Amino acid sequence: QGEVAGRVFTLRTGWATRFVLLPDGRRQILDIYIPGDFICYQLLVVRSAGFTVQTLSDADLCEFDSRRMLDALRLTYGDTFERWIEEQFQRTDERLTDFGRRPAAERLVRFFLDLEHRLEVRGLVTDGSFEFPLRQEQLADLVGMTVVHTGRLLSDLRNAKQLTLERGRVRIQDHDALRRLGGLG
Amino acid sequence: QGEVAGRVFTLRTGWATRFVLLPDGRRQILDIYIPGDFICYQLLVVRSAGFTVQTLSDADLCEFDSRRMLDALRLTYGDTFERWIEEQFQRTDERLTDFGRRPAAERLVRFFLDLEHRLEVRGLVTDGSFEFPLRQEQLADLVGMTVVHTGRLLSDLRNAKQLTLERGRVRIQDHDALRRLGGLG
DNA sequence: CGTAGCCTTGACTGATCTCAATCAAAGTGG
DNA sequence: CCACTTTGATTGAGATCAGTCAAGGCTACG
Repeated sequence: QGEVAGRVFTLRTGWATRFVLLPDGRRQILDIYIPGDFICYQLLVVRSAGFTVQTLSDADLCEFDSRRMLDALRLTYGDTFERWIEEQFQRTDERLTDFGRRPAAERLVRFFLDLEHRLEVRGLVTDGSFEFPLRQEQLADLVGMTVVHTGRLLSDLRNAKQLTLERGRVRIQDHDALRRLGGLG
Repeated sequence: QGEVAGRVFTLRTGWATRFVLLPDGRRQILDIYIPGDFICYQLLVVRSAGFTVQTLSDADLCEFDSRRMLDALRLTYGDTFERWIEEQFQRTDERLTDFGRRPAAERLVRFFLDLEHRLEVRGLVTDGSFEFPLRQEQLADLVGMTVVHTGRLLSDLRNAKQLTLERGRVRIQDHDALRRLGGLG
């Protein structure tokens, strides 16, 4: 919470977000961290931060010294580490593209598909659904739209029997349809 | 132009863009490089690219092997290098925030203010104006809106005597007004 | 002149935001 | 156990923002 520098974290359990708060109260969530994530690769290299990191509900962190961590990661993972960095960069580019060139509905759908994939890799998708501890307001700040509009799009998806979000769980019901909506294969 | 990997460039003269092309023809320009810029810090660390780099008109590049470059940069710049990386990350975050939470006009204005600042540091602002070799279409792809809308906003700025873009040159006439419009001091 | 590329303009449509009301669920204090 | 409040979700109506389509205009250039 708040400013951090020189240290670096891993999320053992729980979720977290990294966001910017504008003077007029608008907020943009830049990243969302899921259990097992490495928080803020930016901080591996950087001292100060113009953003805030906040955990959602209960979370359990492991803290490291960033320089030692960086060296350790390089040493143990080598190429894998570079591939991981690559993935971060790619995610960033894709995010910008989504925001700049895709309509809200598309963005929302792509977010959920991507999130499901990330969770699946970690074995956190059980029985076709996964935990999703964000409120609609946070979801809105994440995909760059209004709470109201976010809610409407969610209800569209629900009505179309493509995706549900209830009691903190998301269930993707129609992957094909969503992929089509999201402009994927 | 096209795919690159393992190599890395510096722009001696001329401008360049880094962009993604979507299957339906939409384009998002992710970065714009001005004379003196280091192209694609991403490529310092990454092998493959999901994007394209393209120079605008005439440009003059210096090519380096990325690993050797990385080591050399670390060695010669040390902390300065990290500060540079930090700036890149910050730019990325700000960009995303602009796209997610700021209306088109604000985005456009902020882009020009930021660009002027970058050019100023390199001594490329002469007599209160600077070269700007992008067509309106590219500008639109950069700030994430339609050519038409971009043109309209530019003409608004021109009518308000705040900024002009003529014959490949930008002149910021009213910094205070623009900063206000852009939500800066 | 004629053409091509780019910019400008107008009219219209659609997407998204704003404001405001209602509703449901969950906590709180008596 | 019951008001009462709080928080978050849903819905509707209207305004505003930004995109689409299409026409006209300006330059540069052959």
